[in-house]
Amino acid sequence: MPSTSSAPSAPPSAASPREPRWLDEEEMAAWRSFVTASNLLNRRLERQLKEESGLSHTQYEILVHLSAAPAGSLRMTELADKLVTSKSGLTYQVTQLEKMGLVGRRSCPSDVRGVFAELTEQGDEMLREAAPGHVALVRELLIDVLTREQLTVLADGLGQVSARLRLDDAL
Amino acid sequence: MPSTSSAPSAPPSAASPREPRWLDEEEMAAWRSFVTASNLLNRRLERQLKEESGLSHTQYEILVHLSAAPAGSLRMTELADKLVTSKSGLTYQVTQLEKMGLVGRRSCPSDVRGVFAELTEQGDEMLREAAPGHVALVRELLIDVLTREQLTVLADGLGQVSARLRLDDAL
DNA sequence: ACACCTTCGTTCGAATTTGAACAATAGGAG
DNA sequence: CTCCTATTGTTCAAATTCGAACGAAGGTGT
Repeated sequence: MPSTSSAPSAPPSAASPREPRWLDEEEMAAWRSFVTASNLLNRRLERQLKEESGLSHTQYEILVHLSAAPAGSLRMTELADKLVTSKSGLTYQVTQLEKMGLVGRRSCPSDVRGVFAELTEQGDEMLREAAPGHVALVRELLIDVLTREQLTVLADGLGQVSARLRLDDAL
Repeated sequence: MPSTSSAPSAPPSAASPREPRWLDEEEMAAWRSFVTASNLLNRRLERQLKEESGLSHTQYEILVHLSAAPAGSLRMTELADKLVTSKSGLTYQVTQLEKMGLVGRRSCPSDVRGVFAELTEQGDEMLREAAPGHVALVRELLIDVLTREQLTVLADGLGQVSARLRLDDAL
């Protein structure tokens, strides 16, 4: 019964390409709680955003990233990178947000192929309206559950993990 | 430009229901790296599992949970809980796995409504085949990137977070 | 036995996501 | 300038996801 867990029947022989180093109890606990927390958290945030603002978490994040960007606008590809989604997925969502009037498309002056997604006035308003509830929930479910020390470690550790993943992806 | 981040124009007034406590730089970093790491990680694992075993991450997790369960079988609802998915989502995936011959359905003796999903011999084999590569990647991308201390804190912290989320959900 | 409320798993339609294929361009080497 | 390759954003079909609605049982209190 292999899983991501420790070896239930790990042979005493040395590590081979076929028999990797399994996860010990603590490593397993870390991985499991990471996956679980992530899923549960997403579920909750999704529900709340949909209820209170009619936005999906993905859509909310698009608004956030645009809002944080220089002219409230970003190239599609760049935005897709920040969101960690597929380009096609972003195309779809930006179209949705465009229909809602929260985001607009503008062509790039220096590159005919390029497209800027930009936050509209309405989009900015929507974000301001949705943010308080969202932040409060993130705080309640994650931030405030942890001590400052745990938070620091988490930020550092997962920061490294993200950085590493970004690098690999760049290949 | 509110996001999940610190208040860009937070009024000096005391906290009001309309103006929540925004996230300070570190809290924001923690939250962002959590989301990013989660997305990137999922993406990677998804790709690898699909390539090496033809399984989605969800399907793999189903096999894992079944394998870890007492008779290699679990009630649908219980399994859905562990996976943190919707019941309908699970129904769909179990059907897929059934078509692949990796999982079977068995009705529950003590409850006519109940359905057990159980790992088949083939499913067990598939899991044994897929696990090494999966574990190796989880190790490479997450576990081995962190120090033992970071891992401990992460396991503890996210464990608490998960527990809290489980409780709320139970309401 | 009877109503009443909960739980179980599935079905349904709608929304979303993804990768591959594409057309149009950019950018660099020669 | 001219090939050649990489990039950009979109389109497409297929797969997956979810919530709501269901039919069918369980369980409880009276």
